Amino acid sequence: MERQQVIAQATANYWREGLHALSLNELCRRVGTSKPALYREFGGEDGLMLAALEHYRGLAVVPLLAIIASDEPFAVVLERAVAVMTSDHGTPPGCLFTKMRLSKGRLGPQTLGRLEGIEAERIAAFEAWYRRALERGEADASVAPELAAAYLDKQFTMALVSMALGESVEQIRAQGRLAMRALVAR
Amino acid sequence: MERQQVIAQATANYWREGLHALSLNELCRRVGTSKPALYREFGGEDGLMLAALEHYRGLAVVPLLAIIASDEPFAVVLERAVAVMTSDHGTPPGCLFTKMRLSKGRLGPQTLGRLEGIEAERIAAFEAWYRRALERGEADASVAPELAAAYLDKQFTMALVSMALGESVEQIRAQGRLAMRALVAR
DNA sequence: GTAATATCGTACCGACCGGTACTCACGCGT
DNA sequence: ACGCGTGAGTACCGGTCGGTACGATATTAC
Repeated sequence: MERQQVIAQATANYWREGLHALSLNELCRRVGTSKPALYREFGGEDGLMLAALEHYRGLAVVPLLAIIASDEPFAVVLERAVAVMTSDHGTPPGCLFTKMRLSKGRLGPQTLGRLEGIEAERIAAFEAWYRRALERGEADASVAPELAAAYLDKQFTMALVSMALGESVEQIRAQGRLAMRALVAR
Repeated sequence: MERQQVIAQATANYWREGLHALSLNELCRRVGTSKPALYREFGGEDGLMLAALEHYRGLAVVPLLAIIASDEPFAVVLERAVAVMTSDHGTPPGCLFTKMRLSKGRLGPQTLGRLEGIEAERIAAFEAWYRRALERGEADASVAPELAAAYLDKQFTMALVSMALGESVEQIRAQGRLAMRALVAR
């Protein structure tokens, strides 16, 4: 079993079942590797979760950041971001990153550190996006970019949590549109 | 150890630490009761969580519903609800109800059933509140009451999750106000 | 006083946890 | 053919889990 395959399998399992619903033993069983092999390769549960998080970042976080980086109008990109997050990509519903954020207390130090790095990266991207929208007059100038960034982060997170809880896509999108009302220029 | 004390202690512990951070063994240790006693009284983990949820409902959910039921202007009540949820009551930050909702998959059948009952009760209260606001012209008529109710529920939930994650109260309130912009009449 | 009964927690059950010592099969240099 | 280093997994470690059998103790009935 190759390292990349193990990471991909582990990521998919964590994503689908949740981080703490899966013991290391059970994960080894599913991935088809042995526990000592996993320890040699990743150094333990923390290392494996770190690898899974990094893998997930490439799968889901980076694409979102790419959408955010678009030069199209703010409202258009907003709508697209919501649509993409609530659409089915053949992956498990919800978001591994979000699951991790909601259980920070139980992550290993490496995973936690990387998680916070990715959070910062996300917030920074949201903030830059909002600043660009402000310059173009497409966003509400009475909302500070820092606040807008945190707000966007939170609303997207909520949408993904709702996806994981199995709510209706249309319901989630409608709520997303409501939440975004606060930010577009009027 | 009296039943009510055990319930109160269990509720506080679940609230503070999270439902699944605490094993039944550990909980017995902290509450100062024996495991067989707990089984005799509650029938197991599910029964105990059910009792804790019911207790919590009286502590936190019912008071929120009382605020919601006020006849004061929509925007005033809205602001008060956000303020109350983000203020310190000497209780642990966050919300046991919310914690349960985010880990429905790992609850026993009794707890799950009651949880969904309370969810429905909450949503119904939000919807009734919004309908009253609509009648008075204080809320945005372009938003269907069902949607508004689900949205309010979600935004309040998010605020409580943020509280549990230790974010700044001011930050959370500012974001709450942003979210509420979508609903007030303009 | 004593026997029957109700009550309560000790001490145990098998399963599984995260983590690792150690065996053993294999490939290579000689 | 053989000794040897290496890398991979079996099989174990102590501990904890959720759950309960059963013995010790308190209470009641007579």
